[in-house]
Amino acid sequence: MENEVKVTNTEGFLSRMALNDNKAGMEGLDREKINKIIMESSKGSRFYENELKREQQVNQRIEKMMLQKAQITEQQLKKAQAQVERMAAELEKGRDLSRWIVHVDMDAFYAAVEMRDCPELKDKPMAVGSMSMLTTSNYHARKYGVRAAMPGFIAKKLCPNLVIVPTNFDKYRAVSGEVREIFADYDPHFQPMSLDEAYLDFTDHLEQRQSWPESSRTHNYHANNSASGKKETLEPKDFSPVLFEDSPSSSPDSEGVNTTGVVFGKSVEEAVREMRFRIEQKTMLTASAGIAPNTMLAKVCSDKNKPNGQYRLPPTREAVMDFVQNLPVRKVCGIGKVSEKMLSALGVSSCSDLSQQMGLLSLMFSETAWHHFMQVSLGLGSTHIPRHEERKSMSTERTFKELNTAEKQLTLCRELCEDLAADMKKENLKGKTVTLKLKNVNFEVKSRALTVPYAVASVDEIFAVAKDLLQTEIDNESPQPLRLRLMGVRISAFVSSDDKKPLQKSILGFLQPGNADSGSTQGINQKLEKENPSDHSLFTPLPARPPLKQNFQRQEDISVWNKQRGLEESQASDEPKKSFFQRAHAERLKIQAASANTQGEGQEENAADITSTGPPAHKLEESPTKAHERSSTASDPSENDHASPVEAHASTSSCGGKASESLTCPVCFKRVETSDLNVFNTHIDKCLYDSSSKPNPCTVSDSDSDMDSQRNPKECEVVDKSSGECVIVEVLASSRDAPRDEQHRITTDSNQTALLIDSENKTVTSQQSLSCNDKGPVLICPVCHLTQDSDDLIIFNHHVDLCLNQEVLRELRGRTSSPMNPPSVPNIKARGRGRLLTTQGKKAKRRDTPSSPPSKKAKGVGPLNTIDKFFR
DNA sequence: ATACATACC
DNA sequence: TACTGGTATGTAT
Repeated sequence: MENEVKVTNTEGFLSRMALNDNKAGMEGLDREKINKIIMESSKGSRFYENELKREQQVNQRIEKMMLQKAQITEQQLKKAQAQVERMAAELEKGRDLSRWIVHVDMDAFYAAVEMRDCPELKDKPMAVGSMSMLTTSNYHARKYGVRAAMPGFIAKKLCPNLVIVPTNFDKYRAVSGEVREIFADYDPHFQPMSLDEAYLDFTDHLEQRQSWPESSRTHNYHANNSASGKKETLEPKDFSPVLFEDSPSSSPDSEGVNTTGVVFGKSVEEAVREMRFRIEQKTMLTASAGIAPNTMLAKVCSDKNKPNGQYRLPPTREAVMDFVQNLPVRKVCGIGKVSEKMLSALGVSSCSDLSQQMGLLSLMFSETAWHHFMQVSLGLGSTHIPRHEERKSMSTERTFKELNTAEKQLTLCRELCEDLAADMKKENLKGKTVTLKLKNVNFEVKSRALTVPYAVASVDEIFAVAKDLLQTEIDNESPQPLRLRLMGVRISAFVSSDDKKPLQKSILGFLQPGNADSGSTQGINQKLEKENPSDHSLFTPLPARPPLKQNFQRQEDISVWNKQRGLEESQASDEPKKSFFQRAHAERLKIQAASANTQGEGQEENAADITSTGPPAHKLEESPTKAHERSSTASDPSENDHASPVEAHASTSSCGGKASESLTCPVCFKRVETSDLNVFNTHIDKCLYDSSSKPNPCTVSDSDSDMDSQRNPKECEVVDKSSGECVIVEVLASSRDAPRDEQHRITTDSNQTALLIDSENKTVTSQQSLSCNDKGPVLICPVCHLTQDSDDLIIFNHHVDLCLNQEVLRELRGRTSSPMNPPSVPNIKARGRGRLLTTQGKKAKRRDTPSSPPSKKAKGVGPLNTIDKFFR
């Protein structure tokens, strides 16, 4: 029975290792032979063993899926089928064929650039990358089965004459910039997907183009440069308008068209051809393009006539459906190796199979997955080019020869943090979640994450967290050492890209008088809400989470704080669920706490009782979350360096055009009847004037010193161009990196753990803040450290809030306007990236109400806008 | 929130 | 000798 699965391995090879001939330029290869070489090169390696393991995992998933399938009754299937059909009908109603979406893709980009710049490479099979990994290969090399993502040493076995050229990203970036300038002429809002690829919406351009004179559609030849002998040589006749359907103007040349000019027509195809022509003239590189009514189809189309070709799919339902029928599912963006295999096990390999099996698929796959399948089977996709979204994470990782001492690992970890911090700085980012990624010498990948209550950005801050995560892993493994081949550090959960005060938006949100949502910005509010759902409780007197998170530097602080406020059961339960962070520092914490907290724990319980018996009234009932702050997108430096950042500016008092009439003072909690921020600030100043507070002492101390830095051998390849052969040279990167290393050594041993120490001190103080004497509790503010006169907890909390907020309020006073972006449509991603998959374990809940669409869950993350429409 | 897997370039 | 690096997202827990 379980053998059924293995049938999917075509020739007995691991499907995940075998040649992927899905891409252009790989037709008619001797797959058998190529796979044999690949296998022979890999067999027995740790990499191979790991691939084997993963393959088996996938097979198990498939087996499970098959078991599930076997239990589906005829009736269930019928019912599912019916629902799928209803949904298809709904989706059909939303079909939009009115846009001209174009996907442009440079041909073998990196390789083409290198060939352009080194003519000797032109006739040779070559690839860009290293002996370890190739990023691109030229078409000549593809005939041997050499392709991107293949290690160079295997490629060499497939094609001993292969020339491997090291990557030169700066060059590719520069060329990419040139190409993007041309893209912008056709769609200023085009979306780059990588250096060599972009989606464009030609619709508007075409509308204008209809009234353009010939001169505007004429483009000159520059050099006789035809970058490569591809099939469409760019002769003037190839671009003659008469060759194309709706280009009426075969009219006499007018308006100064010089002899070497090429006139392009008014049709989409002509416009796209023109764009490609201009790209080639400007860069001596060719591009391919797909023209279709949506992004999903355009992407597939751009591959159809690659290289140096284009394909237009007519915007009719019939043409689309025909096109989709014969499309292998693997060609669709978002359906990768694993999905392909799983679908294949269900007898689905083309999109027509997809539509036929939709009922079954809806029972076997997750909602997200089968909705995507459904759309694909109907030829639906995103009909607009989504604005590039803000980045969600930033990371850096490195592969190296085995590292197996804690010292070296920690050193490397710090280096990664340095790199990451530098990158973060470039984009002015701060994030709350730090993730450490480890891959051992057996290629097993592990990730460990920790979210801290404040946003971090500096080397020391990031390293403080990453080091902890790493140390925990080292400790867990000991006495065995971790044997690593890769380490990476990632930051996510960004607070805001142009505003480093983590809770600025919450402050601003607070200042907005509560209620009245202007419809146009609802999505943004929802987004913020999702990002930081508890921010609106910021100034809520009691009980509440600590108001200003950046003033709490460790989770322990939060715990203590919550205990004081009698919340230990709900939020602060640090006992049952200790984080890595907490565990790792428990020891140190205990030592410090023991000396400072000799009275024992009784007081804390006591305090909790006090607070919980007398919950104070909330002065702020509804907490406005009107922080209309979305940072401008500085976006990915490499991919979007051209993108013009949107300036973030708007006034606190204007929200979607609506002006506020009054603001609530965060100090006295009274309404101030003004919408003038200056007036309001004056009021706050006055309120603050009386309150006593002093700066929070910040102890900086040193602990873990840096260890010996060590050089990782790096390899690089050098092409010996005179011989045309690739000479691989191993080079130690020591000379290049040495100075930087010295620097780093100096900086590391100073105060990398300042943050932790500081926060521990604060923790200790916090624990002191509720002490008892004979008369009852004495309240000490954990921020200003002053004993409070009153024993009224409401007043005490009020005071603490005040202390915590001083800094931000001071900051606020310096501002007359607050950051806020123009309302933007909260949009849906068109990208088909990693998603889908997974048979759904529990499918019972759906299907209850067959005709009504699965209510929420679509929540805007649906891959394609049509889904959004459907669930509206 | 965390861990892991899939996907894309 | 040698199998990447960066980002996003989906699923399970």
